[in-house]
Amino acid sequence: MPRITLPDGSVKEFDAPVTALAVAESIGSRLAQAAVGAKVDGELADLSTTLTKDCALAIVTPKTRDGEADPDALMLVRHSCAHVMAEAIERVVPGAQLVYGPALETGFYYDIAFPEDRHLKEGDFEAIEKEMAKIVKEDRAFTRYELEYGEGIRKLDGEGSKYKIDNAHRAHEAGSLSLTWYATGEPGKDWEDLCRGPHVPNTGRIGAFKIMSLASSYWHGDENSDRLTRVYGTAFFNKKDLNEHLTRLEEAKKRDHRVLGKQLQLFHFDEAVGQGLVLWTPRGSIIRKELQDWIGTELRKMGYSDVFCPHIGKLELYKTSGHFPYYSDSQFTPVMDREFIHRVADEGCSCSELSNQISMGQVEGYLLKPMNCPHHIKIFDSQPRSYRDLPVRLSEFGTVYRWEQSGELNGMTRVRSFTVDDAHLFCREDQIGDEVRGCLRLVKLAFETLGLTDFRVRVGLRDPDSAKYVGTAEVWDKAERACLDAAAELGAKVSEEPGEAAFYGPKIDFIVRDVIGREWQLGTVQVDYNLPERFDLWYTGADNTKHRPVMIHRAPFGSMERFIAVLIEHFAGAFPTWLSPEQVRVLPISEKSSAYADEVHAALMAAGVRASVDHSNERVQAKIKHGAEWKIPYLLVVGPRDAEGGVVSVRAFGEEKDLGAMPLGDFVAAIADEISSKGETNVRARMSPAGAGT
RNA sequence: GCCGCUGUAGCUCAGUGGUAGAGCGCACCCUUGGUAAGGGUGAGGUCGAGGGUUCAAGUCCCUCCAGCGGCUCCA
Repeated sequence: MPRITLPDGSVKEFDAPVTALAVAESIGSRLAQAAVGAKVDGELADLSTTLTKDCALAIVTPKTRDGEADPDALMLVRHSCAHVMAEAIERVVPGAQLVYGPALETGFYYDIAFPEDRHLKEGDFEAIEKEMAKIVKEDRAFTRYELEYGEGIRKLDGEGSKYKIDNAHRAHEAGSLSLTWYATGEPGKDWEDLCRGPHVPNTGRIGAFKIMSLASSYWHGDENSDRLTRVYGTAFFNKKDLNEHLTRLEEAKKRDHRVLGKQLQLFHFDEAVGQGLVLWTPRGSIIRKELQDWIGTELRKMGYSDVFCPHIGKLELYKTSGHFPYYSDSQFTPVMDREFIHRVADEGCSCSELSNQISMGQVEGYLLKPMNCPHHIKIFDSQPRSYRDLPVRLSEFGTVYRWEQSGELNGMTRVRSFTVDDAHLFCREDQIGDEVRGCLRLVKLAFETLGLTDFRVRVGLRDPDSAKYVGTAEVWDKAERACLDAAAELGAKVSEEPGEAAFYGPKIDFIVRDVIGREWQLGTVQVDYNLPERFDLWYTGADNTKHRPVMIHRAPFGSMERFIAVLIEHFAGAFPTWLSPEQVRVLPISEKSSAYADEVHAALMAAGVRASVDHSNERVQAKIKHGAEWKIPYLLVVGPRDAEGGVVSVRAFGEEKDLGAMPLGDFVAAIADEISSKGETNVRARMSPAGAGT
């Protein structure tokens, strides 16, 4: 006699076990018609689930009460569509073996092992989608049935798919006593798949779908295991939602920093230079330089000292730091010492022996620096330090080199040479809290100034059960506390991640999501007990004995390359005036106003504003369109009327209409303020009646 | 690194074995135009590189390079 509690708190009682669908029907026929699944005690389930005991039940429909798409319903339709796609693929490519096909936040995928002589191609999508459409049209019911584990395994053994058998084993290991199948239609007659479910009731509920892309994956994510083909798709309850989704993807693509970087001429990659090596073009360099100058100023206010270091250092240095040869796979090959090369040549050492020696660290020479810390450590260590000198804060926009795998390179977010807004703080243990807090203060200031709010903070703590960590438990406790407290002050989403600390200390990472939904780690703050030990760093304490300092590595933005990539997407290429490569463009209405345009231009340049004149032989309409394409913050239309009155007609980016005319001197003053205040004040405010003349 | 896809003018792309195309951009000419594309003319390509098949290759095959989507990795 199940008592069913509904989301509104009401309770329905039934005399006998009842399906979720029947409960929906008892509430209303329209609900039952719309229903695609159920949530039983918070667990997503089939609509056909029989409820035998008291439970909380929510009927899942495509839209929630507020008319928003229901994420649970989307999971159901996508998982179901994965089955439909799998069936279609098996029809199109006989011999394809299904491996694993889950729903995702934005769609679904199915990992499939294809016969060696028949790989799936994008050209197959059309045929597959056609088959899928047939299956959807047939409106077959997803029918669940269950077999006792041993019986289920016998069935799978008969079918001979090692992947399915593996899935069954895993389910068993996870504690499942039985195995479930879903037939798309009638068991034993129609297509079926070993599957936990749940699904929508019928294929007909899949209103719209699309196969998106192909990718590869490894079985169990193990690169030594079978290579599988991952087919990505997405599904919705109706065509409109699918189209909106596709439009969103298009919009996101327009914000993609790789697209905008090319279009706005911010950076360039050149085959002749090398993969993953960024060339900063003049426009992009302006953005980077503005950011660096600004951060640099803030750092000096916070008591940092600028240092400069070479891009290479002796291998021995990195052996001391532990970076070499341990991380040699992700470093550029060492720059060999001439003597060493000669000796190797004389000894007739083969390439493989040489590479062996490199990986063993038995080489002499120089390394392109994979990190800045060893150089900074040597600066710290260049003179004796007293406890009174601490903290010592050494900062540098230091360029580092890492041999990322070629498949990993990605625009400016993953490159082989990048510049870290790096600093290393050398402090006493009792100073860690203040120093970590200081690091985060800068991050907060920067993110707030730039309007970056969509980021999260991850605090990596030690795994209490592991002994791999350097330093005592009390010291760790204090450092972890300091990191957590400081992170909490940021006001962003903070997650504690035990076991994610580096072996040498706890860390704070800042993670930003890009327009395509990928997450990128930007900055990091890491407490380090290890390197001071390795380099035998010390300072003289108040007690006149040697003490070990603690190091803090911190790079609030991580790499300038990745940070600016995120900024490009964040601003969709329309940078705030202070960062914009071209802040103002003067648009003379005709050649007759050329001279006045030059005058305006000169006044702007004299005030340090980055400005240009569009002297092209176009009508002003076209000049405005081009100005908008370059996402220039202000366009000044100047014609005879303006020249006469000594004014400029102002157009701001993103505004459909112009803001009206203002005296040239006022505009220059207003934009200079906007730039120096980083947008706290702006030209528009000065043009409003309240702001006029002040 | 691995799998798949892609590579044609500065940019975006069309071109499935038979004399290389479009739009934008660029140059020049006309136009001197007041708020999101005025008109005309022209220049610009070893079709990513190398090899092969063929009477004939941008097009088919192989190798390499680069980009993209993933997987693995990310001190």
